[in-house]
This record gives sequence, C-alpha cells and structure tokens, in this order.
Amino acid sequence: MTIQIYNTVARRKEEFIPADPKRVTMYVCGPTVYSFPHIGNARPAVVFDVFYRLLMHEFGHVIYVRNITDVDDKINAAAVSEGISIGQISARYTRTYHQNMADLGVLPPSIEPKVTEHMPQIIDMIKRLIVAGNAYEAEGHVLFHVPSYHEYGVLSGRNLKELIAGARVDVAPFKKDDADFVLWKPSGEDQPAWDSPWGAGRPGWHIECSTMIEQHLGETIDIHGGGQDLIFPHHENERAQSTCAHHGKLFSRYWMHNGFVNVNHEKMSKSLGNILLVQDLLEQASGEAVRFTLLGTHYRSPLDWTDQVLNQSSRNLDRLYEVLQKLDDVDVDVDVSAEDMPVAFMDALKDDLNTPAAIAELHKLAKQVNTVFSHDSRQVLKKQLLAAGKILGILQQDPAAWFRGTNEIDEMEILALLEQRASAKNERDFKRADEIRNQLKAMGIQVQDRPDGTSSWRKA
RNA sequence: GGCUAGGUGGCAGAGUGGUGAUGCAGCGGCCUGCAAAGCCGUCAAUACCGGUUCGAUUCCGGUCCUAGCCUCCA
Repeated sequence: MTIQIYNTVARRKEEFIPADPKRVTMYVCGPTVYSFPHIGNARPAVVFDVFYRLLMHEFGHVIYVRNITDVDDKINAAAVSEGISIGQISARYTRTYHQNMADLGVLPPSIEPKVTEHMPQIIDMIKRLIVAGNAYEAEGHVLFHVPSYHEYGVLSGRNLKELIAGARVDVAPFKKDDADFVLWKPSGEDQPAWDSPWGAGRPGWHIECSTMIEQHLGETIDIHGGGQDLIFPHHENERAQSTCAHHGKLFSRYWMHNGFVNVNHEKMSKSLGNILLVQDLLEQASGEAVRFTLLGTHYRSPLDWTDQVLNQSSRNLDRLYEVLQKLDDVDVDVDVSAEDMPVAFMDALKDDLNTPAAIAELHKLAKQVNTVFSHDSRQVLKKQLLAAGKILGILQQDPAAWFRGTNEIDEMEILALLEQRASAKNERDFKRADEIRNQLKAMGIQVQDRPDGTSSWRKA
C-alpha cells in the first residue's frame, strides 16, 4: 500500500507520489516565539513528527524544515511588556519550545531556519515579485497585488468577490485592491528594522515562509503542513507569492492541515483564560502520555482536551508497557528492521496518518501476547510492538522505568519495606503486611504480589 | 451573512453499501490471605425526517445541533 494524503487543495485523499523519492521535502510552519508553547502548538509538531518518521521509514531520505518565526509584532509587544530585548524574548521562547518538544518525543527537523537569518533572501524575493508585476511599492510599504494571481483563493476555497465583500472597513488607502497584503512594511522608532530598497522596515507575515522554503527546499516541495487556521490567509498568500516568484511553477504538491485543540468544548483563547501550556501538562502526566493523547484523535479532527483524556492515555500506555514487561525475557535487537513492522499498523498510518486506527492495531498485537507461547512468536510480537512504537514515538522506554516514573524515590527504603512485608506474610501476620502496604501506598507506591510469593512495585 | 468540517455505546475514538474496530469505565468469573495488577467472558451506539437500493450507519436531499474559518492565532 502506498501513502494516501488528504490534500487540502484537492479536498480529497490522494496517493502520495514525491517528485523525487530519493529526496522527499516537507515544510511545516513552526512557532512564533513570543510566549510559552501551548498544547495547540504541540499538535502540529507531534502530528508532523509522526508523518516525518513514516516518510523516513518509507523513503529513507526526507528533508523536513520547520521554521522559527522570530520577527513578529507579538514578539515586539512581549519585549515591551516584559521589559527585555526582542532577541532575549525570542531566544527564551525558542529554548522553551525546544525543551517542550523534546519532552514530547518530537525529533528535531532536518533544518530549523529563522526569519532573522533570511533578510537578504526575503528582500530579494520581494524585488522579484515587483519586477514580475505582482507587487508594488506604496508609501514605504510593498504590497502583493492579489488580482495579479488568478488562482488566488483556490487553496482556501474562497473567491475574490467574497473576500472583497468581507473586507474590513479600514482598508489602507494606498492599497490598489482591498485584498492586497503586505510584503514589507516600514518600522517605527521602537520596532526592529532592516535596510531595504523601500526604506528601513520589516517583512510582512507571509513572505518569510515562502523565502525559507525556496532557500532550503527549492521552488517546488512535496508537502506543506500546518494548522487549519493557517489555510487562510497565511498559506493562500504563501502560495500566491511563491508561485508568482517562480513564474507559475507548482509550489507545493500536497497540503496537509491539522485540526484544533479545544478545551472542555471551547476554543483555547487568552480571553477565556483556558490556554493549556505544555509545561503545565507535563506536571500532570508524562510527555509520552501527552503525545499519545495528541495521536489518539485523527489529525484533521478537532481534539477536545478534557481532564479525562490525559488519564486515559496514561492508562493506555500502562497497558502497552505491561505487555512489554511480560516480554522482558525476550531479547530483541536494539534497532528494529523494516520487516518487523506490522502490516495492518502501517496500512493505518499510510491511510492519511490514521493514528487512532494504528493504535488500535497496537492493542490487538498486545492482546496476542496472551495467546502466544513459543519463544519465536513472542520475539516477533515484541519486535512488532517496538517497531510500531518507534514510528509513533512511544514505547521506547524500559517498562520498569515507565512504571517507576521520573519522580525521585528512595528505592532502598521501598525494598526494605517490601522485605519486611514478605517476612510478615511468611508468618501469616497479614495485619502487619497490610500496614506496610498502606504505608507504601501513602508514599505513592503500589505493591503487586506475584503468584510465587514475591512482590513488585510501581508508581501508583 | 458567506465558506468548511462534523454529529457513532457511560467516556474517548476508527471503519464500513450487507454480522459496527480499539482503549477506558461498568458487570461476571479466574487468580489472591485480602487487595492491586493481570487474564477470560460480558453489557452497550451509528442525531432526526425523507429519497436511492434487495439492503444505508455508510450515498443523495432536508431539519436540528456542534465546531472552525472569513481578523492575529497551531
């Protein structure tokens, strides 16, 4: 089976055929670094991380670019309100983003370009758009002239008439067309500025992605991804800029967009005060559980985050690690090979990244462990579970470590108490044995007796 | 107002023109000194109304409802 992708521009699933199977290219819009990453920032990172792993598995060589937007008025505002420099703001939140994503098991992309490092290229692309007749200068601004691109609106399914009808009342007077958008704008005293043929200023909101894609991946890429909210205007505008700068050459062969994360049936927003920060969720559960939750819903569907979903994910992972623990006696190679990949699992992922169906296949494999007894069969199952887990970015920990958690615990004390309890049990002093068990429970430790009389423990 | 996506068991969540996955929770049992975990078994759903069809949850139309976009936003 080949990979199928729901292509936003075609509005249906299509077979994924890269332009060059030896060099698959993907660009995903990364964060604007002005605040702490929230769960909505994490969703595309995790979703496209799994897709990246899938592409690597299928094609071997993938160039995955995810940018850092470090030029933005929101960053300027954060610098003012926090009383530190713009550079300090973007450095701080870039670092937090990297830490949070690592905690969620997100692999670094092949390339992570920053807007500030691409000013000459941005200015160059704007110049070319002016020369080509798609952009014009007006009062220190450079604007993209939307009517010059006849396919404008095709990606987002809008037509120009609608856009004009819905346009804001306060359209800048120097715009030739109400729908025209900014490529370059002049900077005031306290705003970051770069020299350009149009005066000191800064780039508009969309040109940066077009430029970085051209710079690092070329004129045509295989996949462009991001959140659904970026379809319009961000990706529509990118598409217009890049296509026109390249004289009509196809920009992206496939467009993929992930759905939003809602919180208790409401949109996450500052005004509702319900923004879930990744760092706060990591206090409640493991990064792996957060990741598992994000993969538990198909990437195009909205994901409603409630108090329950994280718990359910932790339980699901408990169950899978439980099974791996049962297979502790089976040795497998550290590096699982392609033949170990379970077919039904892969078919689910290849079908437009159907991670919920893939996880269901993982559970089916786990169940089989109970009905299979030969060493060879158990070894195959363990390989399959680990290989599948690797694509999803889960199940790679030692099961014992998973159940013991990351919190600091005094293992010696626990073992001493378990020993005391064992001798109490031996003397059939069950009252004493239960006291010790309750004592451990108060410490957050759950005792588990084995059939042979010995006991193990895990984090409650 | 315009555009888009969706309404599946108590919860989460896939798929499918013809016996409706998977996990959690519940219930029964096994195991256990008692538990916990585990194992086995089990209950339970396709918003509503029409249409097409031998047959629709799946296709078409309508109603109601939900979410998103149209403005910064992952």
